[in-house]
Amino acid sequence: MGEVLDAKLDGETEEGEAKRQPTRIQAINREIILEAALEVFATHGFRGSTVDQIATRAAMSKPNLLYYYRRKQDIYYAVLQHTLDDWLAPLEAIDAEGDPIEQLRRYITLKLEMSAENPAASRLFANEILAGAPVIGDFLRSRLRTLVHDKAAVIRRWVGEGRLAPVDPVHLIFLIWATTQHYADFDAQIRAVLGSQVEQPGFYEQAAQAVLTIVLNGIRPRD
Amino acid sequence: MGEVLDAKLDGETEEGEAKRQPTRIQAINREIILEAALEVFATHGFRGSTVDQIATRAAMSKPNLLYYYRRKQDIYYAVLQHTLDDWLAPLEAIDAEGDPIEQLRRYITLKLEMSAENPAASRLFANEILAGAPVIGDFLRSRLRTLVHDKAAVIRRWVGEGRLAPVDPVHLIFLIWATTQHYADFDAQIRAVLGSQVEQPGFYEQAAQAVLTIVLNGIRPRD
DNA sequence: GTCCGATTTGACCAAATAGTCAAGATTCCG
DNA sequence: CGGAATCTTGACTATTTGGTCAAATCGGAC
Repeated sequence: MGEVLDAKLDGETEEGEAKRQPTRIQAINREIILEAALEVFATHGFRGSTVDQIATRAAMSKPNLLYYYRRKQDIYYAVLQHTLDDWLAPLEAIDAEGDPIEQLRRYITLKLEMSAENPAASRLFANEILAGAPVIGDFLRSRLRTLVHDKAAVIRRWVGEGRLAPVDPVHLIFLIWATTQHYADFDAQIRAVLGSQVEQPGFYEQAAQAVLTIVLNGIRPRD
Repeated sequence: MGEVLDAKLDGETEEGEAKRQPTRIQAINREIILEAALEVFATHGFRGSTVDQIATRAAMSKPNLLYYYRRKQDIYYAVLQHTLDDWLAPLEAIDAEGDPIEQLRRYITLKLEMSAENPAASRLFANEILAGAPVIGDFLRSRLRTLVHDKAAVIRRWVGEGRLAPVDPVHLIFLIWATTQHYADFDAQIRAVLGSQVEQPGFYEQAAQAVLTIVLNGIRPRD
């Protein structure tokens, strides 16, 4: 393992063999499988998950599931692929020409919303990275790395212009990742500590409020 | 300290059967096993780890390892047990009578030091919680919950006295957990983004500096 | 309806894995 | 040293798991 994902996934296009148009049933079942697999991989990681678990969750026999994705690895790649781009979008959206505090408020808010709406995706990455990022390692070292350095440069400029308190931009980005993904990744812990409170409407707004208050005050330039 | 996990672990004491004094070899080998198991469980989680992996890492045959811990579960319990108390100590050490900013600076610093010194322990918990905290769930719902609520009350008082900016204490605690554990749990990602920079002396001090700056400024009362 | 490719699955296999056991090796203590 | 208790391991078993296959069923274009 440890490849750029693109190559593997749509890997049947090669070799002159005309790729068949996917049928309606294929589209539906692949979607069902990816959804089930996301949930399973997000909870137990690649090695801790079984094809049977995924098949059961997808309400499908194991051979049928393997008809759509021939190997456990293929499912894993597909799920990661399916989720990766979305994950970067908010960071990409930071606009160097915008107002620093406003841009970062927006970034944090978007990340928190993603954690709330798709916690499984966050946990999927968390598991992959805990395992040492064997599959997305190359992706992290190339695309993510470039993106982070680009946006860090933007933030560094803002700091230089006195529009943000002096702070290391990369560590600021890490801090934002940490705080926003925490609500998805450590959901079980948060539920253990807060109980039913987590279910109450407005819980996520309250969390967002707290994170935004602390982080934005933390980087607002002091007079 | 007595914890929830006790019951399962040293379960042979009961039944009048006198527990033998552990021999020197036992003490050494159990230590070796726990160290190896921590590393393996921290990387792949309980389900993703194999007894063989642990045995290999402990430079020991599998049956020999199973002579010391009869089941995979037993090793897992023992490793968690071995690490749990340490993990709570810093939060417990927050002193209601101290200076708020100073107490929180100390708490953050201690947590960051623990992440740097024993990242595997942090990842072990991360894996356990991602899996839904099947083993330490009761612990989280009892001891951790109580402790968090106690310390949240302390922080709430500080806020009430105007010694901290108005912020939800529980979310502040979560934010501190998130940011401090991030450097251990997401080490692979951080290395991917920063490369060899992570190895340079002073990297952790720099991280600590950034986190402390942002968080402490974020909660310092505004005039 | 008919037919052909697409879909589904029961039965199966080989490898991996948790755990057992009895016999041999080592350590400890007098 | 000598013997008992402790420790170690090769060989083994039962179960789980990833993956295959051929045969049965289904769906849709004509």
